[in-house]
Amino acid sequence: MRYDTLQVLLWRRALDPHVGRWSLPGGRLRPDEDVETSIRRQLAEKVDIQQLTHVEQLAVFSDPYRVPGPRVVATAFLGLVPWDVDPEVPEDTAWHPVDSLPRTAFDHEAIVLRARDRLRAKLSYTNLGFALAPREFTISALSGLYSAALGYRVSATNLQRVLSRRGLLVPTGCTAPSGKAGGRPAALYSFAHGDMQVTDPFAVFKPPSPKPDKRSRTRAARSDAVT
Amino acid sequence: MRYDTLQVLLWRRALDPHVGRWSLPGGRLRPDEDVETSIRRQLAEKVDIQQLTHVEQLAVFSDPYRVPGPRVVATAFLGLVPWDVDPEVPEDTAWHPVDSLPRTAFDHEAIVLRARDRLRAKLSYTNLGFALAPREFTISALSGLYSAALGYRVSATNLQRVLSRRGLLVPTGCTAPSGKAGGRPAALYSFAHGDMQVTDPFAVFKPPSPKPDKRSRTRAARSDAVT
DNA sequence: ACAAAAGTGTTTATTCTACACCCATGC
DNA sequence: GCATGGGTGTAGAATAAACACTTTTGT
Repeated sequence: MRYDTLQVLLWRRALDPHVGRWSLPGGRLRPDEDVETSIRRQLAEKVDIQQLTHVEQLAVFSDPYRVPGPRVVATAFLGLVPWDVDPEVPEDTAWHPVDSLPRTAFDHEAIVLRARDRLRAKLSYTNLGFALAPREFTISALSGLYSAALGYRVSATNLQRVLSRRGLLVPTGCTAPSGKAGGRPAALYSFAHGDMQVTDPFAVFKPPSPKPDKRSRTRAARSDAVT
Repeated sequence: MRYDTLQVLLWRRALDPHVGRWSLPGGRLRPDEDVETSIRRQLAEKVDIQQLTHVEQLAVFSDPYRVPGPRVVATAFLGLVPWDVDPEVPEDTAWHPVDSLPRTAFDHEAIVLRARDRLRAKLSYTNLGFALAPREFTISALSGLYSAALGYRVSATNLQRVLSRRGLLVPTGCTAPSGKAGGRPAALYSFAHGDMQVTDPFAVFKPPSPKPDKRSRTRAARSDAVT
């Protein structure tokens, strides 16, 4: 994901089924690793990405005819890197805007779109923004980031308030230099946590609030739930 | 799921790895079916459940040592039946409360707990209650159902209002007879839809609301997203 | 008439949006 | 000083929790 639009890293297939089309990085599961270990290994090997800030299971794609030949069951993942990192990627890979994908191999377009939708949903009720943001950022940069990811404008004013109220933003005390056109220098913030947490656990039917010990259970509940 | 507590259908293993322990129904994926077709077939074959009102992927469990011997990758599902159906189940299967499971085989307890948490979360921001409720029901019965599923009391008064405001409840016009102790007869309701829909799409950062055509995208977005 | 259960009205609290206004900087 | 962007104050809307009150039944 980079700049002003959600992007996905694809690589151009050199082998015969669907030569030349773009496909998601991945590969076979080894007998001694679980699926998450596997996808992290695949990414580290095939494309140079160590900066993964978030990885989560998306869904299993298992249509018998999703690839030519014997059926292959795929476990799809959503993996995120901060928008400001531009990892060295091999020759045959490139970032593509998820809203205008090139010709993809197999069912990979459907997978990408599922991942996009999952990301957009989670941005609204988790702190998942941390995975896309640099370590330090201005509110307006963050607003641009959310706007790009969600596909519609998110007001910096309200973003600040909502994320602050939820205790997700920590002011660093520093400020960014103002641009050449002037303007007040922007304060720099970081996200308070580096792992995903659910910030809006229950839309309705909240468990009885007085008890403070219930809160942890609540949090755990949706966090698992919405995997 | 039955009566006043969430229940899960387990069957007692007759074969050697973990003989006598309780395990989730399931089995091998055939080469000509996808995972959802497979789980529906397994359930139809092994235990007599045709009344599944909702089925969704939960997660892949793939730890190399989750079962003895060669590694088996499992795709876990959440499947729901209305609380008022009591399907004919074979001798070696039984319903167990999810909050006090018997000794389970392999990692099946973890799977059940994940499913429970997913269900609880989705009850709060989707219409998933339809999958647990009978075709017609009173508000207080529904309240009992939500209370049992969520594990804490849900007020019938507010449940009525929230679900009505969201357009999920349809009054049937009929009323249920009042109990022997008297009391006003309760009105009967049904759920408006028989498929899962997200009713509280975005917690924050709502897309610009005026445009009516955006709503469908919004809805689709989270519905996919939170699968 | 009275108890019991269902349903409605009303108040309050919380949370987000919208928009006006103030602040700090470069030119 | 003034344009430019950043930040805050405040009012309004929406939603839901809590609780009192009314309605409809059986005995």
